[in-house]
Amino acid sequence: MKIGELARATGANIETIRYYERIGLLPEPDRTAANYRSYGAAHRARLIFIRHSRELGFTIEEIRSLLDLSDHPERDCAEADRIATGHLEQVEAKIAQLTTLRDELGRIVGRCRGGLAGDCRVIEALADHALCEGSHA
Amino acid sequence: MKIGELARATGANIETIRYYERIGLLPEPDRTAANYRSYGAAHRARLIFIRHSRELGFTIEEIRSLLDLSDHPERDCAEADRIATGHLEQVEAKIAQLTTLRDELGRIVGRCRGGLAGDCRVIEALADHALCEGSHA
DNA sequence: TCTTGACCCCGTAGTTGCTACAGGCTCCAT
DNA sequence: ATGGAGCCTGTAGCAACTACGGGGTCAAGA
Repeated sequence: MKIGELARATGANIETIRYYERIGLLPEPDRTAANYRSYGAAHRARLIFIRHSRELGFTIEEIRSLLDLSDHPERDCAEADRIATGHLEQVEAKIAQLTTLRDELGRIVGRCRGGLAGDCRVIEALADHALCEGSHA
Repeated sequence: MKIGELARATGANIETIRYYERIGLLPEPDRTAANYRSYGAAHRARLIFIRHSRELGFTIEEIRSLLDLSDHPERDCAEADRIATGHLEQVEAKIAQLTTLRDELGRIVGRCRGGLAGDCRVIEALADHALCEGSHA
């Protein structure tokens, strides 16, 4: 299949596919006489693996390691579990951080009663460093 | 105060302070005879505003607007509220997205029982596109 | 007085993961 | 033969910094 078909088959966009090839994540495919890239089922599977991993938030380097394991089925899969677990922890940390952030934002937004910027509680809250250090009694 | 002191006073790092100046977020300070930047209380307050806003996840452009309002107390603060509310919605959307992601990751991580990569459920799950399309009965 | 080390200056390039050109080729249908 | 869709390459842009190289300045200690 040509690059456009592969893009449609996987949901990746064409520029992204070429990008993955450039950084060595997706192997260089054969070329047609007209120098068009020609992909097979293995490429499609690999790209699906990559896209799915990206959707789960794995970095390119993590995906590189995961693909490497996938290419060497005789290795120990502890590394895969370590990567996934570590990533899960990061996601959980990010959720916790965003939740705190949401609460603080909620407090700020709730304060605005309209009127002039000079009296705006939103702007005041942002200027007031104390607010982000726990003194919101 | 010199740039290093300002950095310590605000928690921003020196390169970041120069960056904010370069993009016009922080006004150019006076210079000493030796061409060192010399900051006053107004700079410190503005930088605290910026850092606090960044910690809350506002983009540079949003902060530019918020600072602009802060510089013009006679304007209507509806814009500040609009920015903050919009941002809050984005944070909530991000939390929801990450939560879904965490659940899917949790399912994947829980599957690994050690052993060879060839049998690894983590790698399998990433390769299996069906998993991310709702078929996790 | 000299030197050492901490601090400051500037400009540019690197980071992550793409995305968007510009300028040109190929292929297929009409 | 012509038009448009699709492909090619290489490079530049995005956000928000961060890091680096190569240099100037300043205060304290030997």
